[in-house]
Amino acid sequence: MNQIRNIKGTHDILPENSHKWQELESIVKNVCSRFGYQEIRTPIFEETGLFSRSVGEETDIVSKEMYTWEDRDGTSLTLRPELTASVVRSFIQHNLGGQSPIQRLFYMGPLFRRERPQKGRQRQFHQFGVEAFGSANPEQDAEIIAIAWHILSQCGLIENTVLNLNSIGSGECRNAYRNALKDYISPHLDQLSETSQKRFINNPLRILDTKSERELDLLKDAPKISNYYTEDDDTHLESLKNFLEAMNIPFTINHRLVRGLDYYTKTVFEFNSSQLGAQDAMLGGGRYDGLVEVLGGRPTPGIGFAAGMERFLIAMDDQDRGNNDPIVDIYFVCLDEKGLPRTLQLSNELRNNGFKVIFDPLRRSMKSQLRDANRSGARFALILGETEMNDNAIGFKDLKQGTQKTIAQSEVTNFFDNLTN
RNA sequence: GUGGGUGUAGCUCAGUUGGUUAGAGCACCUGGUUGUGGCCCAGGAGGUCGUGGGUUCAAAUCCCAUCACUCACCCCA
Repeated sequence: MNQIRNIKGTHDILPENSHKWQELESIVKNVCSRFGYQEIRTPIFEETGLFSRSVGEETDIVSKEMYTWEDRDGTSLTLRPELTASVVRSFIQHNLGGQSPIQRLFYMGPLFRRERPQKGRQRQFHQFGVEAFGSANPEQDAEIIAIAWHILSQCGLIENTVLNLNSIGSGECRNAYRNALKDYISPHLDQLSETSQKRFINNPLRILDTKSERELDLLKDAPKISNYYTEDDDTHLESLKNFLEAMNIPFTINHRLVRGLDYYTKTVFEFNSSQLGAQDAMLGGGRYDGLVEVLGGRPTPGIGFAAGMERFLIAMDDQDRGNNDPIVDIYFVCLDEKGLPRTLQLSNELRNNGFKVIFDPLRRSMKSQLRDANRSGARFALILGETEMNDNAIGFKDLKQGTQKTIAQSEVTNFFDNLTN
């Protein structure tokens, strides 16, 4: 019989790593709450149409990476490949915009894309992110980027990270620019790669994203998006730059930063890390002023970002943030079957007082239990054997100092309470 | 979907031009100590050598296929 293994591109998060996840999660929650953002949790699967309509039919995500199946009643369902769409759906469905003109939300959870796994890329992966609905002003963009900045800095990742910033303009600007770009490219179309030729039809801006030397060379003299900004686009970006400077958040303007989802407008940004290999985008986001409307809500501007938690953890891995929290405080050594009721009872008393207490459910020898106690990292051991039971006493051992004494069973919890004060 | 690299004990890895019963370190278990951990010493358990086929008197070793992992392309977090 074959061993059943985890599915390709998924990972078990084992105890030796789960504390790192918890730490990252708590940083995210902390920073978000300091900005007044509240958590939203949405289902892990949705109707397929939600993603094809918001992310874009022609994007890689929708066209070839989604886990999609037909439910028994015939509706097409999809494991969420990203979270903004779900959050927007929920925002509309529960009329959050009606409750207050600004909604500040954050989320974390698993996402699914059927790609070939590599470093920093999995089929089930985890993101955290934030979304702010209601403001079209650049100070909202600045706040979102500031949240990202704070989290990165709490994670100790600022030094190896750069913020790439761009505006892809709003509707009219992008139409004009798209046409100009197509006019520029079309005489050279046959020199482009197959994918770029496809993009020429579907999403010409994405061609700017190319890494091919030859195509980059070809694009050297291509029209620049910045020349097509409306006045509004222009002042929006300039204000944002000012705000970032005011907060001492360094950035690089990168007019080739386009991003692969269709719903973005104006501001787009990406934090890239030098610690990650090929998949170096730790966090990416942008403004999506048209998305709520596309999904059937009242026109509402929005902006947000999503960050890859696995990528954060890879980048954080080479820093030594000691996990000082002991797993166990007290190891309860019970030497006699008759002592088990007392063991369970006293252990619970200690737990009620906040101590982490374990005992040996294998009824092993004292030697084994103490060895296990040592390994567990417990600072103290309590020893209950026949002699102790006869005296209503218990052995107390300081495993670090190697000292031992006998105390009354009735005094155990008091004894430990005094010890920690 | 395409290409490269790697598969030997729970983990990290040795393994000679193909040659007897496949090894080490760490981890684990037992004992040295009738009820005392760590350090030390002695012993023990643990392997379809990824899988299937082929070549050969003989395969962990050579050949083919396949699977898994991994890195990269692509794309993205």
